[in-house]
Order: sequence, then C-alpha cells, then structure tokens
Amino acid sequence: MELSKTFDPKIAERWYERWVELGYFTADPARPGPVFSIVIPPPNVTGQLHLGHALNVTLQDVIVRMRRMQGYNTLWVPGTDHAGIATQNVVERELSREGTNRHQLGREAFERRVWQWRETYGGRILHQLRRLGASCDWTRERFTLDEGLSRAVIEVFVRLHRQGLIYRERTLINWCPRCETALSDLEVSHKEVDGELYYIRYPLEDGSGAITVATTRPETMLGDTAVAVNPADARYKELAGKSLRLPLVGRVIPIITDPSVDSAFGTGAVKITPAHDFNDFAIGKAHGLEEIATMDGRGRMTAAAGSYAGLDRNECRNAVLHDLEVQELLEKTEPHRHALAVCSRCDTVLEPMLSTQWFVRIKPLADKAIAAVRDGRTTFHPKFWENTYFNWMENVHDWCISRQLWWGHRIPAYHCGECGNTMVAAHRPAACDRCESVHLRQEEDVLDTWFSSGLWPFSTLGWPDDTADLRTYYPTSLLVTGFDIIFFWVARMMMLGLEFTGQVPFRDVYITPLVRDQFGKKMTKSRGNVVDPLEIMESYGTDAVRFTLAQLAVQGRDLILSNDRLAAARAFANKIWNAARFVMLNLEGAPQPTAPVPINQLGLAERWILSRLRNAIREIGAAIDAYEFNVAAARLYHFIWHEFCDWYIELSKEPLRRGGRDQHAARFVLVHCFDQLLRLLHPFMPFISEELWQALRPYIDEPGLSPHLAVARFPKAADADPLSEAERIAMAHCLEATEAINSLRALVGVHPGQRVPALLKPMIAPDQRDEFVRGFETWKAYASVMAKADIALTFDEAAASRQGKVPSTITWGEVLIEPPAAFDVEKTRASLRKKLNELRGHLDKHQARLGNAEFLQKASADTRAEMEERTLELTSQVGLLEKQLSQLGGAA
RNA sequence: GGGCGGUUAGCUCAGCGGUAGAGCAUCGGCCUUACAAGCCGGGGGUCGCAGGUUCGAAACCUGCACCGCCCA
Repeated sequence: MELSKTFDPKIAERWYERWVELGYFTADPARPGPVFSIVIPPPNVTGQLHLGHALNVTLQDVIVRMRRMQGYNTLWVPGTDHAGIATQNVVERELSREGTNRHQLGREAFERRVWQWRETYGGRILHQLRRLGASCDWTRERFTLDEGLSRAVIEVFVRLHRQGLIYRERTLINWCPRCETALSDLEVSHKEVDGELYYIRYPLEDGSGAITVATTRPETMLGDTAVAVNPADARYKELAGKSLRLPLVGRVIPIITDPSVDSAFGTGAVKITPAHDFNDFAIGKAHGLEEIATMDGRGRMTAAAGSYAGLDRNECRNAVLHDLEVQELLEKTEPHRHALAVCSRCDTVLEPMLSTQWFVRIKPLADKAIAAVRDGRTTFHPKFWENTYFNWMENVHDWCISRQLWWGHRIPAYHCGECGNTMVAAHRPAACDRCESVHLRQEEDVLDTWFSSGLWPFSTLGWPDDTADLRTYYPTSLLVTGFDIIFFWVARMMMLGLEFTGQVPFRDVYITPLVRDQFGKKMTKSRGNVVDPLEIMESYGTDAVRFTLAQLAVQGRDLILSNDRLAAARAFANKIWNAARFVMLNLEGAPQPTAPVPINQLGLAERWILSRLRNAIREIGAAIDAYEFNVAAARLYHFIWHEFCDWYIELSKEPLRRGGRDQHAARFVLVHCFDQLLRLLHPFMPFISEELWQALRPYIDEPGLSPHLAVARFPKAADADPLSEAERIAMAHCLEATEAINSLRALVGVHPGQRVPALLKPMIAPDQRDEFVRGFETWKAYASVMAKADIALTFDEAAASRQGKVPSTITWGEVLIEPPAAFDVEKTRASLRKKLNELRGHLDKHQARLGNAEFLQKASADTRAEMEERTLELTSQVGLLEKQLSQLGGAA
C-alpha cells in the first residue's frame, strides 16, 4: 500500500467510526481477564468541550486504550449530568426571548421543554468527545436523569433519611436571588470588591446619646434586632444593656455583648441582623434575638421593611442611605475593600436567606471517606492532593441539597395538607401516616445535581440492582479529573460510594494539571485567552493535540500550552508519517508476512534497535502505569525520532540495498519495530497509528493478528536483552565516534556531502585491544555511513600520524580528521581550550576528593573505585587535550 | 489567618546525595532520493537567598524572599 506524500490528519480520523461500529469499545462483563474500568466525570449537559475536558479525556483514553490492548476487560462509561441550575438558566433564557417564562408555562410543560432542549443540544459535548477519539462504551452512555439513575437517587435519599443522615431545617442558607434557589457552600465564590463602609448613628432610646455602628450593608438595618459590642471593650462598658431606637424603623433594640465582636472593626459596635447575615444569625441564636426577614427570594424588600417594601435590595440601599443622611444619622462613609459572596453560576451577589431546606449530615459520611484514603484503599496521584482532600473533609459542613428549581430529581418527600406531617418514601404514600389524610403534596424542591453525580460510579453500573456490570466493574479502577472538582465529585463519590456499596468508588484518583495559556494565565472568558480544543484540532490534527496534552501532563498543578508545542507535535506526526513511507517503500516486493529472523542472525544495528525498543516498551508501560504521561510521551518521542529514525533507519539503508539475507533481516526489523512503536503510540495518537498500521499490517507475522490496531496486543518487553554487554559497549563506541567526527566536520567546515578520512586512536590497555578491534570491525561500517568518514584505526602513539589533522577527544581516546585546505585553526583551538577547561575543572574536583582522608574513609568502596577510574580517564583526556593544543600551536 | 505547590538554560519542564538534562526557541552549515513540518553541528545554567546536615547538596533539614492556588 502506498502512502501519500503528506500526512492528512482528517483522513486518519475517520477510523473512529469503524472502531465504534465493530464494537471495540463495548464492554462485556462476561469477558475473561483482569478488569479495568473508568467512569467519565460527567460533563455538564449544557457544556461545550474545553481544554480541561480535552486534557482529562485524552489522559483517560491513553490509559483505557493501553489497558484494552493489554487484554484487560475494559469499560469506560460516558455520559453527562443534568446541571440543574445551568440547564434551567439556558432554557429560561430561551423562554424569555419568546416573551414568556417558566411560571406561565407551568412545571410540567417546562420540564418537557427542558427535555426537548436536551434531546436537541445535550449531546453536543459527547460528540466532541468522539472527535477527540475517546474510546468510550457508547452503548452504556448515561444521563443523571435517566430512569435508572433517578431510581438510585430516590433510593439513596430514602435510605439516608431513614438513617437520620438527611434532615430538614429552617435556617440561614446561601441564596441566589437571580437563580432563586438555595446553594451549597461549594457553589459560593468569593470576590474581592472595593466597596464602602457606612457609619450609622443609632440613638439611645432614652435620648441620652447614640452609638455608631459600621456596616457594608446599610439596607439590612431594617431587619436589625440588636447592636453588639465586645464585653471587654471599655468604650462601651456604660452602654451595654441599654436600648436603642432603630432609625427609620423605630423598633427598640438592645445593646448586647458578645465575645465574637471584633473591637478593631469600624467603631467596635456592630448591628445585628440575624435573618440576613451568618455571623449575626449565630449571635442571634445565642442571645435569643428575633429573626426578621426583610427580603424575598428575588432580593426585593418585603412588608417587614415597612415603607421600603417592594424596592429592590440595591434601590433600598440608596433609599436607606438617603433617608439616614436627611436625618443626619449617616456619620461618614469610608472606602472599604471586602469580600462578596457571589453565585458561582451567574455571579450574582448572594443573599443569606432564612428558609427551610434539606441537608445531609455529613460528618459520619466524611469520616469513612477520610479513612479510606488514609488506609490507602484509594490513592491520589500526585499524592499531595490528599492533603487538600483531608483538609476539606475534616472541616466540611452539612450539605444543603435542596434546590428551588424545576429541573432535577424532585425530592421524594410528601407533606400532609391536613396535619403538616412530612413523609419520605420512594413511592407516593396513599395517605398520611399520622392523620390518614389523603391530601398529600410532593415536595416542590429538587436535589442538588451533585447529589446524583455523587452516585455516578455505581448508579451508572445499575445500582441499586445487583447487575453483572456492577459486580464486574465496581469499584472502578481510576477517576481522572481536575483539582477544582475534588470536592464536588471525588469527595462526594467517596462518601456516597462507601456508604452504599461498602467499597470505595475508585482505587486511584489522578488529578490533572490545570491548562493555562502560554503566559501561564488561567484561561477565562473574561481574559479572552480561551483556546478552543476543536479549533486547534482543526489546525494541528487531533493526534497532535492529544500528544501535546499528554506531553505536558506533568505531575504538578499547571500545564502551559503554546502553539510552539502544538507545532512540535504536528511535526512529530509528520516525522512518523515519513518514517512509515520509508518503511513501506522498502517493503515493496517483500513477502507478506515478513518472516521473523532469529536474533542471533541479526546484525549489530538490528540487535541494538531491538534492545532500545525493549527498553522503550518497559519505560513507557511503567510510566503510564504510574500516571506519568509526560514521561511516557517523552520516551516515545525519543525512541521514535532519535533512536528509530535518526539511527536505525539510516543504518538499515545499507543492508536494504545489499539485498538477500541482509535485506530480509533489515526488513523484518523495520516491520517489527515499526509495528511495535505504532502499538506504543496508539494510546496517544490513535488515528495516525491506526492509519499507518493498516498499511503495515500485511507484513506483520503474528498468529491471530487483530484486524485493527485499536485492539492489537500492547507490546511486552522481551525477557532477554537481544544485545550482549560487549555489543552494547561496541555500539556506544560507534555513537561516540560518529558524533565526534560529525562535530569535527562542522568545526573545520567540511561540506556535508564530502567524505572525509578519519583516524581513530583509542587509548586502551594493550590487553583489551583485541576486544576493541573485534567490536570496531562490527561498527566501523555504521560510523562510516553516519559520519561520512573512512575510518582507520591505530594504536600507534607516533606523532607523525596526527600531522596536519584536527583532533577531538572522546572518553576513551581521540579521533582525527583531515581538515579542508582553508580552515580556521583558532576556532579549533578555542574549541579544544573550552573542553580542556571544563575537564580540568572536573579533574580538580576529583583529585581533591581522592586527596581527602575523610572521603577515603567514609565513602563506599564502590564509590571510591568509580572515582579513581574517572580520575584516570579525566587525567588521560586532559593530557591528550594539552598535547593536541600544543601541536596546533596553541598554549594549553 | 490556616494549608498546599513552585522558584534549575530565553520558554516549558525533568533530575531528587557523587562529571547539570530534554523538548521548544536561538545561532552556524546543508534541498544527503522517508521527512526543509527535515538533516548535521554549536552556544547558553555560581540549580531563588541565607544557614545547617554530610567526605560530598540542585537534591536532605531550618529560616527568609518572591510567585501561584485552595480554605476561612
């Protein structure tokens, strides 16, 4: 099969459909073999693929594809979560464009509308995952609102409630006035803003004076029920216990003392609004203060705000300030930087709101989840993330799980219209279990989306039913996600998984770095530095994007992506493509398959590349096992580009030209190496590797060879190294001599096309010379090709042989070439001097070490011997360099 | 305020107790029939600072500085 002159990623990317059609990604619990399973961290159904997904999906795919090729019974479950708030927002925006809203539509019609939206647009991100090459089992695609997953949600809710781990309470929660729902602590972001601190005078009831309080939120004073000072604050000793008349409202409120008040803040006296501030709520509880809510769910003032009723909270602030000013009660206004709590979805300033919500009592669940990581049932990679996990788990508060939305799992609780009794049940009860009334009303609220995604690792496998999938694939092997999601997913999946299955949901957690732009900045819409993965896939090819991400996936926190890296990966793909063209060109007329040649009938270069291949197989497999994707990618790159292409392909040209047995041996080694390297490459660059493997496949001699690379056997390192120790040393000599000659050629300006005579003078003990000569005879031809040099060997120290030649020192001797008539002697001297200085520095250090009594006494015998040997080597090199320099007329 | 991570070549990172490495960028020379998205070669680092441990520290310990992130 002939390969086109240039690589077109588009053509190779078509393989995806074939793999899916053939069911390669479809798991079968009945399959034999060890199990490897992953559930995708479900992306938001409203989402579009961003680089974070691209990274985390690529890495999952790398490991899943490798495991599949290694014969594991592999499952990768894809799917999406319903993203309560985000999805509802999207559809509400649509409705508002149509001039209507969800309230006009009614709950049922609205839900139908959202489902409709989901059918049309909800699969977008999953299609984008296909383009990335993700080898998910699409027959098992799940959605958190699917019938089965919903059943799991109800089951979990009912059981937790029965165990007393879910309760309902009227308390202060974070409320988003725009989304009109309660939020959990995790959905709250904090934003620093430059605001104002307002100093307001509250007159004493008896008219004997006033106390000044400082606040950032003057509008909440309408709900004040006290002013508090620190009991130790001498300034207010006299005033504590007296009463105030609340301005604008007229209510009489007490001055109380509480140790939590910070005397250094403002005036040291603070207004207390228990219904609108978390600190104040706690103080209110401690002092039995009244809680007066003055705002409704949309952030508008209620009747409790008196004449301000109906105003929006911002308008109200202005009105309050204006009125205070008129009454000369606004003492002063200072600029004040402080943190605002905002909705992580829509950035609206949140309102602490008094309301009745459902909570999960988290401590008992968290304790188990902490223990599971402490004792290693689940391990984080990199390990340091465990600290973050522990830190959060140990300080976690009860989880507010009810949302005042229409899109989500409706809470399975039923309120009795007669007696107010609340029942929790999987199915609607026929009658109230207290008063037997049949007037039951289901709870309006839905559950936090994360409540259902917390069940994802087992609900997707069929839980609560005892399914074959669940028995086979749970606990899953690995979860791959970003650190921003440790609390949302990892923590909750751990808690709920342990509680309901008794087992951890995953054995390993790999936390990916965060993708940043070339300046190290986080990619955000507001910065405008967001890179669209689909766009770069378009311009560099999907394989190049995947390889780049894997290459950059260090075990750290950040991953910095730049066009340079992408271009380099594209060049790498091109390199592989051209290597394949070389291989295929040279297989023309070769037998299909190409019969293996026994190791002992191969030449040195052939055995050498097979040895390097064996090493690459080992290191790449080990690196992926350890989630060191960057290490694996770097080794692969080095093997393919530098070992296979730079050396072996060049060295194969001669035997290929010779024909006969040598040609066949070289062909076999080319086929074998290229086949194996494509298999190693496949998890990283699935498309180009499959495309090339298809061309190579007829030549591969393997019983029961799979039809596609996607399901071919992943390479396993040969037990024995095909290269003996003597050959390894010979090949090292070859590489070193070649590099030295090439370096000399460039130094003195020999034209690249010009062959040059070279003289090799090893400085080797007489008893080892025979061995060296034997080695030299095997690699002489290789160096001759690689350095375009005719190499003569001599052990003769006579100066005559180096007359008129330019020398270069290597660790075990020197190599000399004939320079062109006109060459820059001074440049050559400078080069020698540089090297001499460097080696002298090393030699000095070594000699000092060997002259140090303490070193001789304390270092191990091995170390001493090593140092002595190196010192000898350095001494001879330095001596040689000095001699070379003086012969070139330069001072040492 | 508590915690975590980082500081090594121009950039991004590896090295984690015995002669400082890679990729990219840069410079010089080459269109050598797989590949100019290429080949060959070169330059470039007192490993953030200060102490300590050690025969020996980029690496281990302590402190400091700066950068970044998380939690409150």
